[in-house]
Amino acid sequence: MSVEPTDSSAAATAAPTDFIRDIVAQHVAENRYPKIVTRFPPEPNGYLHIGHAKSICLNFGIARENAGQCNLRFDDTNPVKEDLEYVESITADVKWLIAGWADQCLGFKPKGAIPTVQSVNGQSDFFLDAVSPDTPGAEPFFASDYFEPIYGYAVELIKRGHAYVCDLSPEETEAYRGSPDQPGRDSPYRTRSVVENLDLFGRMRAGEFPNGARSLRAKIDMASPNIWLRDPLLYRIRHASHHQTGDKWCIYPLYDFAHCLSDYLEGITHSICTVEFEVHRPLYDWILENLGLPRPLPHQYEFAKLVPGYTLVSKRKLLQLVTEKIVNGWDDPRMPTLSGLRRRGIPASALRRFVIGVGVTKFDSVTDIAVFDHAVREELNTLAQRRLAVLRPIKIVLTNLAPDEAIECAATNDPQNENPTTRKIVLTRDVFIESDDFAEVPPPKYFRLKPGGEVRLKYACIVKLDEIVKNAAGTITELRCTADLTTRSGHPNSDRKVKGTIHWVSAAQAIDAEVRLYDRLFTVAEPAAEDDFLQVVNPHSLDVVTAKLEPSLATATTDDRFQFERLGYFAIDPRDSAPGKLVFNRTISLKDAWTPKTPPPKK
RNA sequence: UGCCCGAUGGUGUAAUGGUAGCACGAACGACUCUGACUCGUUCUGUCUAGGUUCGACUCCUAGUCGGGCAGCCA
Repeated sequence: MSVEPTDSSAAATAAPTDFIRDIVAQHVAENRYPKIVTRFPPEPNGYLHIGHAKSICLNFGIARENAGQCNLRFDDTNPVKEDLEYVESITADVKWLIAGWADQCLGFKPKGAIPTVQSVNGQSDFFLDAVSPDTPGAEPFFASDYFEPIYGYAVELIKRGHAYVCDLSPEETEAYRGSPDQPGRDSPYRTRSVVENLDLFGRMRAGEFPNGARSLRAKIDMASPNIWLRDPLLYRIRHASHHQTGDKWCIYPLYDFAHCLSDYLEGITHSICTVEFEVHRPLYDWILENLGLPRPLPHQYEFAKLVPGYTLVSKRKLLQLVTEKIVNGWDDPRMPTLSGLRRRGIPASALRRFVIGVGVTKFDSVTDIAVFDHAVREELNTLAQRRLAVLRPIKIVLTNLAPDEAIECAATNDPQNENPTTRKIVLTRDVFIESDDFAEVPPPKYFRLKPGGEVRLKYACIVKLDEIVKNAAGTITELRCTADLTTRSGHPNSDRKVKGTIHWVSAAQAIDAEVRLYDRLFTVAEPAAEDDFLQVVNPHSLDVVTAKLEPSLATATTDDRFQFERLGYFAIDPRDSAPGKLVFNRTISLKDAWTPKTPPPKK
């Protein structure tokens, strides 16, 4: 069984529409670009989370719907915050999320390739084309690959009188910037000559000045109501080693300067980002428009980020959960990181179904986590093989079976399929059932096992509870029942109805496994709104039990997805499970529509 | 306070001047060898006030509320 089949789900294949796709569709209709090219541009300073999944699915989705391309590009312009560990995890997470869906759109570049000079309309121009990730040695794009051309563009801006070297300290720069309702003041260095700017900028690159001593700034308008147009910094001095370029550079471009140019160099047509960058868009356009570039310019479009309920989508806070050991690493199955969700057993297709389903707008919202749960269940319902497992066992003895008797039963693997397959399971005298499925004093409308009552053991037969056996301390040690073998599947009375059907495993054949039961990490829908989100961490987000499993589960692999019937969906923990020492994660429970009015009595 | 953006049921979204629809959720019911799935019924909405128009969720004006922006972060 494969976990990642080609996407057959309607929700995931139906072409979504939203305001950004509408714009793209119009551009396609106008033939504005030879090909639609988007990009996913993470900074390698943390792990990808469920919020990024929306951006990935939007960018790759637009590419695949338009026979276009989407480049994975690391926005690595700040060496002091970034790390190779993150470029590796991010690359793996992106590949996992789009596998079987948009791999054909993923743009990589040849190993070590940098933009090359080409001629466009007689004008010299830099460009770096993508290759398939399958190309030997192919790797993601890096903004750091463009440091040389970006430096060249800075020089060009200086020559055009649009940028200058400023000697103001960081503190002075801030003071000169003014405030939202107060215009800024011109830097005293604003009027330096082109010659002097060129000289100083060259010496910045040569390493003549310490960190913060000078910066390169765009010359725009210190009185602009948009803060980002008040002579924004383009380059800062940073004597720091970079994870990609080593010690080659001691000046690094800032996001605003590097991003639009990176987009241009890769031939991006639609640069899609979240709404906090909206106020930067005029600067994005200004830089590109003031360079006299020969090819069509990319444009930026913004959408609201995804914030699911009961989860945090802040790299900083997620990092805090990791460093303070609230969770066990970035890939803890309770984490909303892609690696955590993957480890928990969430199929990439379910994540896609979810993020595509919530749509794309500019409205800040919190998405009900039930929508996510529903997407996961819907996907897993068709993907998962059914198995029997008992999480919290209580023993029953079928008194009319001989101790060595073993009755073979056929259990359905995939009832969701048109032609389901079956496997053999064995009914023996001693059987484990779920302790929740027995009540000595049953609440109203309790369908399960109760004194004198009957219940069906799924795939086997109906049993009747005759006697409750307790030890001296009053604890129930076993339930003695009679099995009505004429009600076995395929036997004369198999269609006899009882109200309840429960799951079970043969005590003689059961294998033990550690099963980790997860609950939401936070107790409130909006943990980010709390003064201290650590105060609303759910103390019961993890519950570990030793479960009894049917023996076929002994050979489960990390790619398998199971539904333990009546309990939920489970998958092997890829990190901690080993043959002979199985560890399962509960990906998600089954929906529970019963919810008794009174809690079941403690046994 | 300056600029930018936004506002449709409990939640997320559609309707692009012409019947306010879909999904999640909730409630009830049917089915059931999974109290799941599936199916059926029901529930709840255009932020406010003006204006334009035969007609406004849609366009205009003002207001209210919410989000974003003053890192040499991205």
